[in-house]
Amino acid sequence: MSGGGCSIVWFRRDLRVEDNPALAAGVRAGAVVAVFIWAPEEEGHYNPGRVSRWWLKHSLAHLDSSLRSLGTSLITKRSADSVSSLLEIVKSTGATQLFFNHLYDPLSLVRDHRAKEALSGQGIAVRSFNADLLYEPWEVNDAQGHPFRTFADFWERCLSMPYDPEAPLLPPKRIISGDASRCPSDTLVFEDESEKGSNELLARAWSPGWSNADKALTTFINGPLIEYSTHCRKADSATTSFLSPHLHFGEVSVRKVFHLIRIKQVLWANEGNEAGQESVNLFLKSIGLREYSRYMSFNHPYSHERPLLGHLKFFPWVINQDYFKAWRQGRTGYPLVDAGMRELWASGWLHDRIRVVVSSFFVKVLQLPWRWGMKYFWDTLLDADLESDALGWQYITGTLPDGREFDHIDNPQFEGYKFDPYGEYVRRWLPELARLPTEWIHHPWDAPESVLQAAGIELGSNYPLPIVGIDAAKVRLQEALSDMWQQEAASRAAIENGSEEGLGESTQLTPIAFPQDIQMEENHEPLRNNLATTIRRYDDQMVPSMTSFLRVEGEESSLDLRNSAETSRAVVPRNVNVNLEPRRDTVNQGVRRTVRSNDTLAQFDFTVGLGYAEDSAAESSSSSRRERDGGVVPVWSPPTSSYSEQFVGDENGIGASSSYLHRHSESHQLMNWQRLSQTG
DNA sequence: TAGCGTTTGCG
DNA sequence: GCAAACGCT
Repeated sequence: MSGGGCSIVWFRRDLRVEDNPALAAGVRAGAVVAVFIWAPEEEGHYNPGRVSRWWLKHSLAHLDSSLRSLGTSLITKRSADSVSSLLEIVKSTGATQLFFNHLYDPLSLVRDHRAKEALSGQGIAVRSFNADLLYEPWEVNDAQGHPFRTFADFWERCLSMPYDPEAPLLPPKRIISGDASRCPSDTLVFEDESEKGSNELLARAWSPGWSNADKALTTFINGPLIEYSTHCRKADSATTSFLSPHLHFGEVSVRKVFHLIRIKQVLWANEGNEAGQESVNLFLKSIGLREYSRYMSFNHPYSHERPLLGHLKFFPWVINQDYFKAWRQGRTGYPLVDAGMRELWASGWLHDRIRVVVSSFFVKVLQLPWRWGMKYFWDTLLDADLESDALGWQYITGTLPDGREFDHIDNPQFEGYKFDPYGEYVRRWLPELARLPTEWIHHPWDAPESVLQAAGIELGSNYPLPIVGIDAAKVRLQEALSDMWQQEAASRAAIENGSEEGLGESTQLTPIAFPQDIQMEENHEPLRNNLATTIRRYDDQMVPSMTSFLRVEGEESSLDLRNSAETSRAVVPRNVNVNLEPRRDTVNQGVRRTVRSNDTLAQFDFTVGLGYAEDSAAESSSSSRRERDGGVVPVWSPPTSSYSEQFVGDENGIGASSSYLHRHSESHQLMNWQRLSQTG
């Protein structure tokens, strides 16, 4: 290639110097300018919440100091549009190449494709790499070359691929710095004054940064890993790996995790260590779920906002702000649920099991729209991750082909005794119940008056009565589900009659808006008043703002935009209807939204991805190295006119779970994005 | 110890 | 709601 010019290494969610293929390629090619572009408006609703921004701030500082010790530094840019920033950086540095690592969420797929087009158009050589997955989504297919639909099949295939995931790369020994003298960094501001107090607490529990991630990995593998299978069923999170936020920001590579785990696996297999082997398999499964979440996101780019099984769009969600508020504040009257929500609120963390408990409760007992819950998780979790969270919520609502079914309600009382048999978890997060004996800790409403009195509890006053009874919830859920199937059948019949009304207005589906009027600050006041005396140590906790993006729009920003010349919202690809624009979002975000309410529809054209799959199959026998150097960015292309019809197919889902299929076999057809691109 | 009911866990 | 694992006779 060209001599002279340096290369740009564009860091995103790969904030590490070890096993970073894009960085390695840059170093191999000569001088490097390392950049990070902060463009939160580009991400619409899903721009990072307070705790995520806190993490990012520290992770970037850590990366910068690593790069400095290697001979260069991290150029940071505040931007409203990543692609134009890249073009400016190219201009000011005279770079001739761009390297970056793949991401698989829909926004990134579109943006990265745009970046590739724009820079290639300027004569820049653009190459991209796999740094986030064991295998690229398009590498893992069934015998017919189609993507898998169930996790079990997908993961089985991953574990028996004919070639291993790439071995991790060592960090570069030295980096020759490109000339960035005409490309000064912007100071990025990730927290405002009001957030600092809350953020200080995070630093006591967490250490962002790639070398800390590496330490956390080593500690986990040499310690808690062996007990992972026995302890992972307890709410007390002492034996989880705590790697998820590190993994989200790419501070540690899954391939490294995988290789180190494999070493233990072989060791324990040789020793005949049963518990160890079981733990390894279980932990690998959680890595597999992370892979699967990207796989699903790639194959079904709308899964973060649309159920994969189409019938769910007919579910009559309960729109009740008071329920939503009670759930967020941990005041539902179910101790395990409430303890979980308080932990999340205070610490940005929640054990996986408890995530399942609180989200099932949200969807099945309260019957609130799942995307509200997902958005709240997004804003409050330290390891908020669009693909994983979308997968989790889809699992809970029974819209994954092999997920849970919707119609079974888990009783938080029994789950309480399963995950927290001695009530320690509840007592830690709900001090008002601390003196209640274990016998009653997960169902205080059954406790005799004398017991409650002795424990200082007055139900309905200092701890709520159950917000909804489980039996009532079961009845209501059955009604809602039969309503859903009725609507679905009616819609299908209408379609078969050739009446276009089927999915349209006649089913009077009303979009469910995000509760944009909800101000978390305002809402947490009552709770604060209640708890100020009892839980003093959390009383400076702010609920991360659910509406920060709205305030970016309008009034004073909670994100600091002072350094941004362009405070206007990012220009997003116009045709991409992933509801990037807050305004559109708030009107148009319902699960029950009609298809036709989307005027323009996006098409992800995966022909390049598919073509690549062929390439890689051909290459895999001869050379697996070439695959890593792939250079493929999944291609997004504007909608074709015939497209919307096909889109209806995807609305209807990717095919039913086996049991749903049984009961409602006529109602589902297999339709996925690969197919669409082939037929379209 | 085969055969049965019961419990557990589920991506 | 079902399959595997468990434990009882």
